[in-house]
Amino acid sequence: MRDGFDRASTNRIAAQAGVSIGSLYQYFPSKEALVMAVAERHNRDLMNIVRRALAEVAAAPVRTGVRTLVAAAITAHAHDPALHRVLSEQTPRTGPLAGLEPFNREAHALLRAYLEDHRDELRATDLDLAAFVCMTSIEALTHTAVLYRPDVLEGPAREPLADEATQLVLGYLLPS
Amino acid sequence: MRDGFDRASTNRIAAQAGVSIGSLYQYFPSKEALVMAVAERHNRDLMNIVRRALAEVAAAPVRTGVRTLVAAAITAHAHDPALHRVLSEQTPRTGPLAGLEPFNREAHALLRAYLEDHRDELRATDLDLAAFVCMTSIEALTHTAVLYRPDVLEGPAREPLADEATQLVLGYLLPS
Amino acid sequence: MRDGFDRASTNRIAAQAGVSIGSLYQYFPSKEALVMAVAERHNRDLMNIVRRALAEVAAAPVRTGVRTLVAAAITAHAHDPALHRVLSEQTPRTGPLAGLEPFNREAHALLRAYLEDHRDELRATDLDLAAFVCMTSIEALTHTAVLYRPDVLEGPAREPLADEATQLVLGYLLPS
Amino acid sequence: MRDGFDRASTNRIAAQAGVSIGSLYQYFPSKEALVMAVAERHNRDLMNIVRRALAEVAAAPVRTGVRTLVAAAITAHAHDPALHRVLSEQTPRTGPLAGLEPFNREAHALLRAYLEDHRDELRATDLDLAAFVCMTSIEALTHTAVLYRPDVLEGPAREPLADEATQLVLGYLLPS
DNA sequence: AATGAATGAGGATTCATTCAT
DNA sequence: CATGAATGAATCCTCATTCAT
Repeated sequence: MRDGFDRASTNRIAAQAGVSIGSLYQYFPSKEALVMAVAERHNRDLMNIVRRALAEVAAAPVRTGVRTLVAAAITAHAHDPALHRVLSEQTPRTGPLAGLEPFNREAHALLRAYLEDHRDELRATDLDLAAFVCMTSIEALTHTAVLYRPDVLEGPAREPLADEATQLVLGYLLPS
Repeated sequence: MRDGFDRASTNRIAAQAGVSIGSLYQYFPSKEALVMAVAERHNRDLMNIVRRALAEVAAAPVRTGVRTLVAAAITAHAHDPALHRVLSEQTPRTGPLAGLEPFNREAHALLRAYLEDHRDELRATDLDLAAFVCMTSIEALTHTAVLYRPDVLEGPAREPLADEATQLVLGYLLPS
Repeated sequence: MRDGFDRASTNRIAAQAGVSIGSLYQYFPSKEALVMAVAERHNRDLMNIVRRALAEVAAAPVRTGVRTLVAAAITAHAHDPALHRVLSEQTPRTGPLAGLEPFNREAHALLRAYLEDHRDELRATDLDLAAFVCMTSIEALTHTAVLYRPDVLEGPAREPLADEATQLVLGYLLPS
Repeated sequence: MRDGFDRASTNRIAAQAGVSIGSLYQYFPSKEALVMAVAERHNRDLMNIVRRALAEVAAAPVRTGVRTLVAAAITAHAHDPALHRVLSEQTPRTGPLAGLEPFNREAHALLRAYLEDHRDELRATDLDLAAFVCMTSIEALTHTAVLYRPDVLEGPAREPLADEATQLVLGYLLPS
């Protein structure tokens, strides 16, 4: 129970950030607000990566586009993994901080839009469900890799994971 | 920060369990040990479900076996979802409590063994990686469903999720 | 701003009382509740003195009874003057702690009842108002004496104050 | 504990006053000094009312003069009752702020002087004590009325209080 | 063995005060 | 002079843990 954000008392956070608690509370009305702000900033960063990738891929066929999206997901998770770990492990998903899942909601909506634009290439019919499955799978694979196999996210070892994830999603989306 | 296990003070836990904190500390040397024990018990339950499913499926071909395994995963996650949620959200994965991932390790090993037994039906060659991909995907889909769409886990609505997960894994494992 | 109860931090109170703050919070849910409890106890003590005096005097004529009541008021204020001082100076009369004035309300009611029982001895007609005037005057004289002239409350010096207060009230209540 | 001046942080006071705390501290060396200044200003206002009334009444006999003095006391207490309330409730009478009672001291001195000038009309001999009794009683009656019965201080309802207070004091001062 | 009162370190938050701009 | 961001001591309160009964 004494790790991550729990281990992060406001006083410690302030000290680490090189400011006094007083100053911290000048900018954030409560610890919750502070955590929220950090998490939102992180999510904004991630969403930027995802959005850029989807824009870049918009006109590309699913067969090649997915590869790029998977790469973007890996890049996103590789961005400040320590923070990502702490946030994903310690941020309550119930209570006032649950407001963080909007991130996933937007990503889901964007992906579904992409799939709808490429509906004729796909096997699936329920694109909402399909987007959910793809999002969740890619997210889980890259996320788990970040947490337990940081090695696969840098250097050449990064390829196998990307390959498998792409394989997985394409096998699911495309008609056999 | 004030939810789940954080909100569960030892005194509250003891009261809820109908024993005195004194007694609690007679059995568990610390709060961490207590949480650990609860988590391990929960994981043992889950592993029993998974083990049984894999045993049942051992001789079945992948094409039909996966379906059963997915069903087992859903059943496992549907077992005490409240506890599952709390544990997955609040249990630190770093620090002394990280000892929980052995669970995943065993499940991973069992699945890999199954895949190896059915190697000739499969496309993939790196079965270790393949097991990781399958485990992670199924886990994520059922887990996310438990957390955010408890509805899809009961009643007929349960089928679509199982269908999609099966699709996903088979499309990945089998040669096209 | 740094005196009396303000100067009394919960930790200091606990230390002074020879218990740990933990223990304090086992009995009182908040600082407010603690202050409230102390104040109520004090008021109960005071009311006992007042009640006893009024009972004792019930059958006595106003001319002699008032003298006894004044003495009781002095006795009441002389009971733990330090606490009385702190409470009267620091207890907010607005907010949740305002609940303390019921004390005065009861004293007022008792006095009015006494006056009504002796209506024929009195000049005044509005006995409610008369009770208010007597209560307030006696209270103020003894209270102020406690705060600024603790000397007049002990020893022979105590008499002049009692004499004057009695004089004041009798001159007001009795027909000239 | 969170009311009145306690709830008035220096920053809040400064904001309300439309200046920066910096400026506040240019004029007042500490919060205490600031509160002191406000209280002194208020007391000066009150003393002006009292002084004027005593001057006006100097030549008048006690029998009619007291009535005017009581009216002045009521007027004084009715002047900014909100501020009066806060000051009387929150200003410590011990410690560095105790300097406020000089106000009462002056009023007491003035009243005693008046009584001495009219010594032959009076019953009492210890005029110092008599002044104390009158001051305290009138103050208490008007003060309590301000705090708990603001209604009696405006409109025709104001008369009963003034009548009773006058009665009380005259009955005490004059020979029966 | 069971109890639960007692402990006190630690955490979130406020606010009087300072000082660089 | 005026400003207001920065400071950090001090406050109220929680909770894991101990120990006398």
